[in-house]
Amino acid sequence: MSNDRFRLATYNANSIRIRLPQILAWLQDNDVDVLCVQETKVQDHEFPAQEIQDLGYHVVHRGQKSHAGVAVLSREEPTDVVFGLDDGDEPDEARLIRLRIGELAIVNTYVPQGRKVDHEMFAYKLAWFQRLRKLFERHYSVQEPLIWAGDMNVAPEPIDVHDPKRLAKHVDFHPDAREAFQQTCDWGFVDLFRLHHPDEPEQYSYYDYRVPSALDRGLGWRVDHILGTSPMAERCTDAWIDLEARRAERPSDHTMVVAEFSY
DNA sequence: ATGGTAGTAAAACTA
Repeated sequence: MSNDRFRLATYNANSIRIRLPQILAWLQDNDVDVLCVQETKVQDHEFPAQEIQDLGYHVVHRGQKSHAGVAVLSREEPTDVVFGLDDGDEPDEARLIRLRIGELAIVNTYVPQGRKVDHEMFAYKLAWFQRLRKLFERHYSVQEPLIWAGDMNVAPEPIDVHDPKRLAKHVDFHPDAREAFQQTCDWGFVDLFRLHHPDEPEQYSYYDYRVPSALDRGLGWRVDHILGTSPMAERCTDAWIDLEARRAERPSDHTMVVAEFSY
């Protein structure tokens, strides 16, 4: 972190193997120091690390067969790399990486989606946010530079979905999911995109593949977030959702979200 | 209210 400018991004790749070419191209075009990736969908021995390293990025990852999987790509070599929740319950290692880049602590999460509100995975999702808050309490301070980034599977506010009334029973916009996410944020996080775009509607990071022409019709969700403790919020000069990248060939259903900091 | 597509992985399962 020797530059004055530091860029961190988050991206749900929906298969790192399928999306690798455009991830590499995007990194070359966007001067990003750290990229947090979710839904890599590969086991560790199949992770395409070499191509990423050839581009000058270090990479740490933890995956499983078919589903979930997380990775962090960084120009500077990370330290203190830990996978998963560590409270004795299901560690969910393919959903959480935490590490340090110099003085900056980073936690990358792929929060459980929850399937349906009446499914046991929805209760698991709500509990996951509580467990995550405890992890922050245990390992970090609100006064230290800390970033929490990832696919949170929660659109926090009505402005973050295209149809708040119709979607209130969806697992990503249910009041209980929003409350659980908020409780974890309340530990000491600022939503860095909203910080810079307080009233801007229709800024979405996810468009359902199953909805025809969802992007053109504006039928999106803002569920991918970069949050920071106040030391990072103070350093954050801008944040944006890269909708241009969403127009790439074979796009993921999610889009890169970027935050920029001055040091 | 349901189903739509993409990806994994080789028939359903997840999102």
